[in-house]
Amino acid sequence: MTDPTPFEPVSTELDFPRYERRILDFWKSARIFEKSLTARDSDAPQFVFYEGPPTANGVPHNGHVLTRVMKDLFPRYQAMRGCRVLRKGGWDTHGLPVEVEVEKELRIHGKAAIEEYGVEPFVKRCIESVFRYTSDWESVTERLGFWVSLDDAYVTYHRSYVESEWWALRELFKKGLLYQGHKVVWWWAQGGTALSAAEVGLGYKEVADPSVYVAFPLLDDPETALVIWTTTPWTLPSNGYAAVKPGVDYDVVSVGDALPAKKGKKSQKPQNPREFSAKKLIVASALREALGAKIGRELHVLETRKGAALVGTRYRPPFDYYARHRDELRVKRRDGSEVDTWWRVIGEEFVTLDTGTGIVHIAPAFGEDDHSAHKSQLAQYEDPEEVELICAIQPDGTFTDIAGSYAGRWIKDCDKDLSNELDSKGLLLASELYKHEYPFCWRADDDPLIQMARPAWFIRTTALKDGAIANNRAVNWLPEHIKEGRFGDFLQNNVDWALSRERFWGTPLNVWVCSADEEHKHAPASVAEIEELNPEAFAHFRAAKEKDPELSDHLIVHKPWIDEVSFPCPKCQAAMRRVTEVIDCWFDSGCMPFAQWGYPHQEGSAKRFDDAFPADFISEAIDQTRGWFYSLLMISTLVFDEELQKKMRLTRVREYPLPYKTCIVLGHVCDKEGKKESKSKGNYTPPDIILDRVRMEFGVLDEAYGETAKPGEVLVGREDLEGMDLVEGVAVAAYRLENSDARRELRLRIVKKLPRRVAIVSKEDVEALGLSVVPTGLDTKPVEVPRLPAGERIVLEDEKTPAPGSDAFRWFFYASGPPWNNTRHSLKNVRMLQKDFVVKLRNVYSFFVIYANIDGWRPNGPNEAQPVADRALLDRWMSSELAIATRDVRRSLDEFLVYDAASRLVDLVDALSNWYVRRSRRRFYSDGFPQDKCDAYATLFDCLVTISKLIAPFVPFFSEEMYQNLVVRPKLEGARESVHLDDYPDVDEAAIDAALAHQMRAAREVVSLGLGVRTVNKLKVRQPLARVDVVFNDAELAGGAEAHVELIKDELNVHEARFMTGGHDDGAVAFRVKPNFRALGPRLGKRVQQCKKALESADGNELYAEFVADGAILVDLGDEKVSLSGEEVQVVVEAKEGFAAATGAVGVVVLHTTLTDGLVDEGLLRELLSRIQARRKDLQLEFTDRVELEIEAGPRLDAIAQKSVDLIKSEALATEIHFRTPTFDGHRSSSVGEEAFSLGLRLAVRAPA
RNA sequence: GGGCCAGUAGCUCAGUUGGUUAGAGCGCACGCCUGAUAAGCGUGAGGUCGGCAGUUCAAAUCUGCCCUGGCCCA
Repeated sequence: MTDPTPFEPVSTELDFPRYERRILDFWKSARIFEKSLTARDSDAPQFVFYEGPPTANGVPHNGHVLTRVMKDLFPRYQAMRGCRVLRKGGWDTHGLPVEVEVEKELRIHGKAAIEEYGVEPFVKRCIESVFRYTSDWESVTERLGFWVSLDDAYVTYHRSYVESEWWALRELFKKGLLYQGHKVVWWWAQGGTALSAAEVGLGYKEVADPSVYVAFPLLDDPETALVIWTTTPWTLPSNGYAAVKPGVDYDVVSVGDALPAKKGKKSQKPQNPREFSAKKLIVASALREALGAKIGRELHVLETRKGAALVGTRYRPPFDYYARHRDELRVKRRDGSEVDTWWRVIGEEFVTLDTGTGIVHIAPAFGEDDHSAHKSQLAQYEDPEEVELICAIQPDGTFTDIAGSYAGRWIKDCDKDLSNELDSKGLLLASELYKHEYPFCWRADDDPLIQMARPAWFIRTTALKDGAIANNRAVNWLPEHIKEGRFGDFLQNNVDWALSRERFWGTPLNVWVCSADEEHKHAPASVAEIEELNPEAFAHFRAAKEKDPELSDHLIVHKPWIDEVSFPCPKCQAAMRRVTEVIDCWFDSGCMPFAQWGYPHQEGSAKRFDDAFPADFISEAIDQTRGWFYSLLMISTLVFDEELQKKMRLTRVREYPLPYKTCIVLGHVCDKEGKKESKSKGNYTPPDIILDRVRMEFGVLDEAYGETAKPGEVLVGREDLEGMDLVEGVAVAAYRLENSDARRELRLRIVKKLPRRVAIVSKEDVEALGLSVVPTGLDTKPVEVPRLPAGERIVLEDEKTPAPGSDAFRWFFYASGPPWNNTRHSLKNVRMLQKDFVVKLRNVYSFFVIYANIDGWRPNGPNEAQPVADRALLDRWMSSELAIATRDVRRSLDEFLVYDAASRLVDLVDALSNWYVRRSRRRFYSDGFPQDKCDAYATLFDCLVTISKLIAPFVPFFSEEMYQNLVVRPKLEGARESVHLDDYPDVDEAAIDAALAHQMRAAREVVSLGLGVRTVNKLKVRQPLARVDVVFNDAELAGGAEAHVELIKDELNVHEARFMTGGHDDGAVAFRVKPNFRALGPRLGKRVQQCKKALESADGNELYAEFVADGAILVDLGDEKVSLSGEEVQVVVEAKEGFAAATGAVGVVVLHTTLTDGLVDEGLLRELLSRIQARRKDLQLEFTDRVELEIEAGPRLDAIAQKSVDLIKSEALATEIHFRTPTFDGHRSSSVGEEAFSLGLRLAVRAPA
């Protein structure tokens, strides 16, 4: 037995989340994703996608949705195109953010506190923390339809992953690319730890620091001194150089008399009483006057020199703790020359003339510029390692023993004494308090951070800079400007990668150092390798495991256990100890191309890696430029050089680029004002609002700004209301999240100033729902709301409008603009785009299903269509549009241009809905199966089936719904179990008819212009007119239009349509000749404007006549006559004023508006039919119900109706028409124009259900 | 402070190598249609193309400076 209807009816309710859940169930139970992984033969081409691992220690937000949606699109597309596509998931699990999160939980902070708490339990907590939100991630991932294998996801803390990294590091170690140096970090001295940039950003506050102007006397001329300015006197004992800007002028000045005290400042201290040891000072010319004012002296210029001329000058440092010991220290440069190691002037471009003196005190151990200046000096030396850094400060923030009386004292406490000492030596020129922003520890906000050089391990990335740049050049960056812009720039300015971190939860650096000789180092690449050197190396971990069997096996390669691992030095047999550091977690993620397979240690990993390297495509947000995009590219460049590729027997020596061919750089998701979504501001739309239900949770208030809520009312801020896409006065359901049964209906009211995520609720409603008020009141931050006690939170939900769902969310990101632009995200915007595409498509789909079911039409049934070439023009046009769109969408997706592809699909659906279906509707209304109807069904059906496949990568849910109903249900030939196992549509080249597309566009414009004429002249479309004349600019179009004459007549409701070009002149049109600037500009230059004026002032019709006669136009430019060829001018027709006509790009459309009696009669009949149909609708009749009619009208209308009984019967599905005074229930009296009439209508025969 | 990106209609965005009436969709107004009907169609109003200078016969488009927002880095 066959189904009663060919297709499942399409629900009229738009509840996408509900339908999508059904599809999710289907995918799950039928294991469609798993099948998609094995659907292609093993010799099919592979499309390689790398998952950039997210850190799962927070709930996913809209930015993550964007990334996942983009990552899903191309694998789906490529799989349908016939590729094998692996989709291995991954998790990023290490790093400072994880440790910070755990520190917060434990309410501890700093290295010492962690050690006190115990590294072992701390690390265990880190593991826990990392997967706390995994289920949130998994459910969002699934809900979005992001297909990725989470079961065998790679995890960066896993042993095999870590061992892969060790292997890579060992390769670098062997190549001499791993070395020890110093890195300047923001250092929290009290806590003994470095802070991440994000943490530093949290702790800025304004403070007043001592700022001092200090003289550095020249060694060879102590009467003359350089003047420097600093706000950190405590760094002066560690001074190494003085830096000038080579290109700017410096003045040598003599110090004159004290300046007179400024007027109006009575309490001014006597002008600088200090004695200066120097009589002459050196200062940047631009800052000389400012310096004079600061030190209160007249300064007379003696000479002026370029900064470059000062370079090399030696000076006496302000404190001689080091100079005392190392006065004679000199160092050899690579160019053979010798130079003083310290206390000389160097040239640096970073020196600015904004503040200070234009001469910068450089303490290489403190400050990043300082350190890099030092490094560029080192780079010139034969043996840079020989030079020991000057640093008078210990990691705990106190002076070292070398600093005499300051030894052991907290640096900031010494600022004053240091200044005094300088003053007494005559070196302090001025001092004052200086207000500026300075970072403090965000947890202990009395502790200032200091910039300090710490010992660190580096990767010598600069050695392979050229390789990295070559790799980058070969990458297909989207948008392109990243290549030479942000990323290329970063690579050009590449500095060595500071790899190590003095932390606990990370991949341990696999360098072991010999206890007998520091020069002996060893970098084992695996646990097994270490055990070969010492079978008992991991005894400590094994014992711990025995004690606690729950202990994760992966922790064998982690702190603190790994720090116990020792083995004999391969060179001298003394015991080796591991260095204490862990490594930057960006190194983790950058190793994923090979580490995800455990390469090269794991069995089978060689083939897997070889197969899937490099990636065809990756995509992450723009902030990954210096993160993952960099670490992936740099590590591959460093590790996989040609030699290693050969050694590891990769099947072919890779060409550029490595390790990804295309990278889509995503913009950020912003709120509707274009501001970045942030948790603390609360200006984000939680993904659930789009995916699941339109609801938000609020902290409960009882009163604010003197506003209280009446019972049945709830007060919220404007932004929250807009966030739910609601307007004031609407009722929402209010309930508690954990007790959603107890509900109240509350009306929304806006309180403008109310912050986000708090709501004012009346006493009665608070009681009824068992709520209590948040004690923090208006200070409740959005980010705190979910953490409030259950009773202090209320959910407001718009139950009437279902959420847009997953397809809509996905579509929003594909269709709202190119993915590299920032998107303005909101529920409203998502709904807008949904309506524009999926809902429109669904309407067409629904239209088709309704009629196919009425007629019992089946795609594989008996009512066969003709070949496309023989079908009606409209069908051929639509088939052509479909083929063109298929071609364009494929092309765009092949080039990773999502937005282009999405825009193309929008156009296609628009063409199908707003033109094909609109024009074809009547063809489906006819009885039986005339050939034309069969053709129409087949055309529409083909379009829908093809579209269901075209849209599969974009909106996988709705695509599946259509496919299941249109393809699977009727058991169409070639049907697969799921659209996602089917092939992406091929381009039907034969169907493409470019000329037809062009003509149809013109025809549509003609119609549009004609309707415009009707509107302007207040001529209803219902009123037939005698004729339309279309004067085309282009003769070819005029010829082509004949094919569309019926369409144009019908749309414009005219009896006749005439198409003509140029020569025609019935008085309604005029000609205008315009210069073709593109052609004339280069030839005439300036005179093109004169030419324009000449053509404007001439009579267009005469010019045209001249053009027709001579094929050219002679223009008088005053001094000269110029002949313009057909190429150089453009002739257009325009409507003359006073005619019912409109001008457009195709030409002019003229309507003949004279109404004859016959035309008026026709109009009346159409009017009557319209009223009858309106009655049918009022009575909510089915499309196929038959009715009985009663009509009573004045003589004219009566005559018309009598004459058209058959027409009325067929149009209105009437079985009988009674011309009598209506008697049926609900009959109406009305009038059309001047014709009064009464109408009765009742159901005669109910259509079969 | 430096680098990169963006700024076009009320909103979301197009706008080809500079070429002369700056486009689309949504929203709005008016109207149409009524057998896709909590749909569909048409017309219209709305823009000193962020600002100021410059190059050019011609600038939304090229150059410089500035303003606003975003990101990265100091």
